[in-house]
Amino acid sequence: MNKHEKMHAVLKEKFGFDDFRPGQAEIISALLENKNALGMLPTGGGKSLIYQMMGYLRPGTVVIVTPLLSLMQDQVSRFNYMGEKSVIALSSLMDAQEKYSVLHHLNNYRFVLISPEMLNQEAVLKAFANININTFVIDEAHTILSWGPDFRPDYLDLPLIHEQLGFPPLLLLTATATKAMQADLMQRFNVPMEQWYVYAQSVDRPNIYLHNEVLDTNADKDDRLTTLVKQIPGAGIVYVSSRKLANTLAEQLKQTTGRHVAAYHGGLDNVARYRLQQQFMQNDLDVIVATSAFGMGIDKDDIRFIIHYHLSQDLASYMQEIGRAGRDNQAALAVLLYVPGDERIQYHLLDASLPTDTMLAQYMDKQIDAASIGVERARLIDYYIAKHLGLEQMQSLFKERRIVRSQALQSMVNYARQPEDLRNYLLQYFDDAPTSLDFESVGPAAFNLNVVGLPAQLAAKNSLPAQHWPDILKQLFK
DNA sequence: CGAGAGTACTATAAAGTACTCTCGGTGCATTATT
Repeated sequence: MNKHEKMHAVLKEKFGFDDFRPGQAEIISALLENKNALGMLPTGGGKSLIYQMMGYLRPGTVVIVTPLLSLMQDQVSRFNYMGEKSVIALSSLMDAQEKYSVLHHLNNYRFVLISPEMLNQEAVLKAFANININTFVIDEAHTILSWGPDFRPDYLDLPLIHEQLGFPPLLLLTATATKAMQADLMQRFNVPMEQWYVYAQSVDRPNIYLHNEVLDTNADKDDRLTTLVKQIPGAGIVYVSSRKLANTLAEQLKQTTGRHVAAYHGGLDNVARYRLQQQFMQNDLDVIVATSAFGMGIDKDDIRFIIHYHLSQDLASYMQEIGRAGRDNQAALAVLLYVPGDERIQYHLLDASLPTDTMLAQYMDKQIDAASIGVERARLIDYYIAKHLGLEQMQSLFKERRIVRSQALQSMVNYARQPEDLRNYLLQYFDDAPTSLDFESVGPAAFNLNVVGLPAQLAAKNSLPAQHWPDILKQLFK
């Protein structure tokens, strides 16, 4: 049996599929040729099947680095559902004894899920260095760039960890990365460029209609939001940048629209978060008003609309967030509501997450303690101290980071001010091939109103040519 | 930076003004206490 016959046999036997989805076979094939791979596939594009397949195509343990404990749990459940028992999530939820036992029998597992923080512990890393690693997978690999420098620094150590594990075959997976981000990711790993295989699908999601609106005041924005949530049927997410506002808006929308609305943010305990996700999945909730905490791992394919009440921190995040809509390939809406000045909250958040020069100097001089500069900031500084960075190096590092993030935010603001041609703007930002394919040009059938589930009073206009869509939406938005 | 809540002031009293204060995202892991 040659390589491709074997791949198809495993696909059929373990997953029950006859054909691969775009990119899957190419990436698996490259990994089997001992290349390292970067796979950029849209959310729901079947990324996890790639590393699942690898577990059955060659010996050794597939190690999957995952950013969230909840994602690990989901994966374990999914593995168990398909009858795979040789899988474990190694996390802080495990007690010390159990952890010890797992680390001493790592070879027994076909799949191990782990966070970068856990993997970066000395004893843990040693245990992994002693086993045969089938593939070293980094899921949501863009987090190396977005979270590494100022939020979860252990992400920055993944290239070093990869080296300490003896350069096992590497697989980076993400749904959203510009060309520059892809290059940045690959260059961080100590691997010759010719050993990389890149499969990057377009970030374009033609079934998601993009619409931006600039409003004068917050009151106008509230009105708009209410109208939209009232009128667009189906499940949706409203993104905001503050927990408090998420609570307030959820309450308001519940009363003004009569729909089932709830708030979701990092301030909720795990039980509440889990419950909300389940209710949303089962359509017991229509709309979630959320901060950026909501999204990763939300595996609901019929989300019809994403409304941004605030800006995302950059366009990559924005793409991630709107990309959660319309995974069933039915038409969906992404609406960005912008009041000039909205960016200030994002500027503040990025500013507040990084230590100032004085803070840095005083903390390193031990003139102030962790509590007075904030424990999060202190941990970040401690990380860089452990890497033997001096004061000035850190100051310039954070300065650079401020600049990079400000520029990324500025692109988000520029986008928010665009009245039209949004798709091409985004695609150009991602260095994607510009396309004429748009909501308007896909043809009416794809966006049949009944399929979209838009309001009944518009259903009569079902037969309108699709070019009239913007007008219809304008009316809807009045 | 600025929105929104809270407070003080004015002085027929009430409601308006001006001021101060507080708060604003994403999560891993771990430790020492009630």
